[in-house]
Amino acid sequence: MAESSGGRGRGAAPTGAGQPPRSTIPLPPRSAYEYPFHGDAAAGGGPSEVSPAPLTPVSSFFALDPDSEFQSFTQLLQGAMNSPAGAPPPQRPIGEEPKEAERDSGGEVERGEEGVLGQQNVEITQPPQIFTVPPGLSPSRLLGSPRFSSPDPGNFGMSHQQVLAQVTAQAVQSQFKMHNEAECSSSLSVAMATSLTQNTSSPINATPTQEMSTLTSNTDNNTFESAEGSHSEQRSQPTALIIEKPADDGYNWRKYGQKMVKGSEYPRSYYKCTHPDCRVTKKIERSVDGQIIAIIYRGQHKHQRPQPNKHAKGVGASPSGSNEWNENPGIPVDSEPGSQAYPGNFSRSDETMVAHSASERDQESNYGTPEQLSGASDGEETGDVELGTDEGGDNEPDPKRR
DNA sequence: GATATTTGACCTGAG
DNA sequence: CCTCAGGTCAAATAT
Repeated sequence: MAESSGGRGRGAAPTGAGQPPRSTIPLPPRSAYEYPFHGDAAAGGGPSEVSPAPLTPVSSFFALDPDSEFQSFTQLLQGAMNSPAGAPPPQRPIGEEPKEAERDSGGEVERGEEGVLGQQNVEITQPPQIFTVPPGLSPSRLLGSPRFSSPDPGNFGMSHQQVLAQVTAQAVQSQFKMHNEAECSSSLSVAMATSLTQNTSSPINATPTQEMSTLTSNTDNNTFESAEGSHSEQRSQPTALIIEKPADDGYNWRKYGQKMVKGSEYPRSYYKCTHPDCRVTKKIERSVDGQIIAIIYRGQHKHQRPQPNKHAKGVGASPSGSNEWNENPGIPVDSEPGSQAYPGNFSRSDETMVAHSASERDQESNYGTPEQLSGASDGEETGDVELGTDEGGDNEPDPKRR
């Protein structure tokens, strides 16, 4: 009861008592693979939901373009690619299987689109920063990535996702500007990077757009590879796998819940800032692979980020490893939380930041621009921001969306 | 032993 | 008013 949310009279929670020891989740690495293909959710959730919903948004997104009539994802990409930042058609290193491609397009990418679209509604701020790769980004990973090495990250290992990301980014940026100028009051900032975890990437390139895409792309590849490798074909990347940590943005988060969301195929994890006074929460959707599909922040940290120092200050020390954030100039901390942030509209949480596809580190980026985001507000309701935003294009069929 | 994660149940809100 | 889904809590478990 003391809890903010309502006290749940959950005295009766002996549920666990009778439960046998649950091991972790039933999702072996391979499930990641299969999952997308088969379309059945890992959680046994709804297979049916998977397909249509996600795709729609994408289509919608493209629909913005006159040429949107592309039939295949590739076409879409190509069409989009016309843009300056465009990249050549992707070749999935891993993806020899067509399914892979489908999955990419069907799953994360789409989600990314959502995010993008969402941004339209929401206020977006300085995409560049968002996409910037945090100093903390594990360089080792970046360097380690074969793709990274390639001079042309953009083209070389680009995957659909990457392409999409680029396209999306461009579109978003355009919309951004428009929106920003038009509405500076909004508050949600969205970081979209369509992609996956570990970004590895490479900001090397310079354009924000590219950064983003690159980021995603590399990541994506890596991730997939690892996942796949671990199980079937094994590429040779013993390394790593996806992050298990919730997104390190420099703050300490504690997971307090996980649920399968109807609209999405991926489970959503709920995290709370461990800081005593901080009520910031964030929701992370991750694919089976562990890739982060979306991150939604709620609230603003009123405290400083815990020092990454291993000393861990009080709450701070991020157990998980937040080193990256230290330097981040865009510290959300206290970033004028509310002052300008809330026009007064929103009643719920302070602001929500949505990061699509970003890997954990990506989030950082997005997180890093909280201030910009701080506008929050209106996003209507924070949570819905993501979904609601889609409407920009067309709204997806989120079947279950009410 | 402490802390973090997992997971089912419960509560709230929206349609 | 009912139902569904999202969000949160807290016990159990794992590290």
